[in-house]
Amino acid sequence: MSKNNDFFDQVYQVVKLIPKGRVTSYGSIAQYLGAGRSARIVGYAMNSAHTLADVPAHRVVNRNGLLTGKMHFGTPDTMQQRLEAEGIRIEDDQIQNFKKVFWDPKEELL
DNA sequence: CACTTGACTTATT
DNA sequence: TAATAAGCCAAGT
Repeated sequence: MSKNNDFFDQVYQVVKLIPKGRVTSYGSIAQYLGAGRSARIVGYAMNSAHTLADVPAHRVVNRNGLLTGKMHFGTPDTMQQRLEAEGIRIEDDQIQNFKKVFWDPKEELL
């Protein structure tokens, strides 16, 4: 039997818990899981997660609030459209009011 | 089995 | 303030 709790699976669980209309960053998830600077792995997990409908990968952006992974969706505009559909305002692939919509698992899930 | 690439972040120059 | 280096781990070649 393989590992029941892969790092990827834990990432998925946290991403699933992101409230609608909020976003978080790869690094915050990594730190919440105790991975420290393994933020890249979170991004890589998202790459594998895009096949899972349960994982709202569009709610995960980089620390600048920039939609770095938009190109990995069906179309480069899918991510922005989904975020805007949840009330998040985006301009030039940059989340506006990022500080308010930011959802930090270390603070919220504490 | 070794090297390269990648949805990142922090520190240093 | 901007550019470069390093650290992280997994998957693909």
